[in-house]
Amino acid sequence: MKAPANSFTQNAISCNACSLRHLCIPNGLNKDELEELERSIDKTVKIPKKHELYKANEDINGIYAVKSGALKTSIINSEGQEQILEFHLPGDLLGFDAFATNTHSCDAIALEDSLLCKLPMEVFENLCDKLPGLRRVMMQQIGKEISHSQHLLLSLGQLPTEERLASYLLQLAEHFHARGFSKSEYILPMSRQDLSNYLGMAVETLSRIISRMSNDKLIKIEQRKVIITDIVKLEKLAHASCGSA
Amino acid sequence: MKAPANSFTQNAISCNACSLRHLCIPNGLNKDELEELERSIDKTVKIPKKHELYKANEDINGIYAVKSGALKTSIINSEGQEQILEFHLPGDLLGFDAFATNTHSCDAIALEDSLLCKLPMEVFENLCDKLPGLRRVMMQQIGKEISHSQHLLLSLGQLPTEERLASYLLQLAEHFHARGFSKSEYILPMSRQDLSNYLGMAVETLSRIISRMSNDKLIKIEQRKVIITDIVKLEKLAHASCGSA
DNA sequence: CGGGAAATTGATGACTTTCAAGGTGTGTGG
DNA sequence: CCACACACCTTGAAAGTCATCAATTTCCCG
Repeated sequence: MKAPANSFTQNAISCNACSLRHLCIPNGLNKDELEELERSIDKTVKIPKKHELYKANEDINGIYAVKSGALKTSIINSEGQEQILEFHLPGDLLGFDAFATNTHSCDAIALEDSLLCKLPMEVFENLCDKLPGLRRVMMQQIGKEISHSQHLLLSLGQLPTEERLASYLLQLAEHFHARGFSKSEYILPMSRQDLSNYLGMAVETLSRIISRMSNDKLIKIEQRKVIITDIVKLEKLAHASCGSA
Repeated sequence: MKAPANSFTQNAISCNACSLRHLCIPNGLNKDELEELERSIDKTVKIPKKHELYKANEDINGIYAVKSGALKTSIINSEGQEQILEFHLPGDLLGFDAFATNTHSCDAIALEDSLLCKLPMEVFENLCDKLPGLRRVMMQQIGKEISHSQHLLLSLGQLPTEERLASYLLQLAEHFHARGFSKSEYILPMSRQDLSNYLGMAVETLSRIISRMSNDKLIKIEQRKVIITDIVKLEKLAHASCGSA
């Protein structure tokens, strides 16, 4: 059996050689700190599509960095209704929802076969005492997640569906651009179902908005491949809630 | 000019004598820690109605505990649209949104004349190094806020307006009950405008839902006074998204 | 007591969901 | 390699929810 072309079976490489180095924990660390970190990381965590990395109410096991693939974190209420909180793409960190309580507050599930690095909790705590850089990374990460929730709340609470999608498509474009990819073309990491859930609308509504944007030549879309063809109009759409001007 | 009857002009008392002691920072501290804390607290912060305690992008100044009154935290986008993130009532802590970055991520505004205790940032940081109890309080608080956002996201993203209100009214009832008040009767700390914003709906929609609940005898409401008259039905409403049973 | 803000109510229409059907793509087993 | 089954996505029609506009009414503050 030959290895598939994707990275699900790729071998572990050093943090230094990792293309996600500057997005990941190492970015906040100096050379010595990095060496110490590297000795403690498990680089072989594999989560197949639809499987869970952790569940709500589980004790925290460690924190994770996404190397390839994609995951979602979500909460589910007593009626079984799900709300996706965040999508986690390569270079993103994961697991900080348990940071304050040592217990996860949401589920983390792989959207596709995913490969992660794991920093076990005991190690993380020890290293935190020793490495100021790591504490800083941790703080930044918590800050990012808080800020992310706040923006999503504004989006769900105040924006009509079309604007919610427009602004999220732009956000994703920025995300990929910041990682060295095209700023106008990317592959959606999630299904329509998951995207519509995240944006608080029905799948059909999402599908219709996509079709309309496509007709209006703001974007081209084939399956999960998105091309932003008129970023100016898309931005206008993303911000246009009040009058004419 | 004689002093008004409300607590806006009340004098500072010791943490030990404070009726909110067990909800506040002291709850996580032992006797020595508490003494140390008490020496550092400014108990005289007054914020008049509609005035701000802090604004987004300001450096953090300290953390606060609400003694009387009520505040809201909210973010505002480039179009001037506001989303209220949380209401802060007596016994609640405030200011942790800046914890990770040292910069506030939202505005905090008084809904009525409010009285707060302030723990200045330098002191807080010093004390954190010395007092494990304080670190614990801080962590709990961050965990609470994360969890709060997550539940609000689920509410805004997945629930119809009526269920959003029903579950928030119950949440408030629990809140007050946990603080020694009636579990079925309380005063709403915010205007209809603010409540509707928080719940992601139009004021008129909120008003109609309130009227309907009132007609259906789930609640009685006069101005801001809420009496839950049929908690069973209200709970059913709060959770009823799927079928019959 | 008067003016203005806040809250309620009604009528209307836009937006969104739901239900249903059909199409497209993917993966598995023959 | 093809075919079939299934999941995913799109589209249409109809119904329902919710927002907006407008008009009162009520409450609150000076």
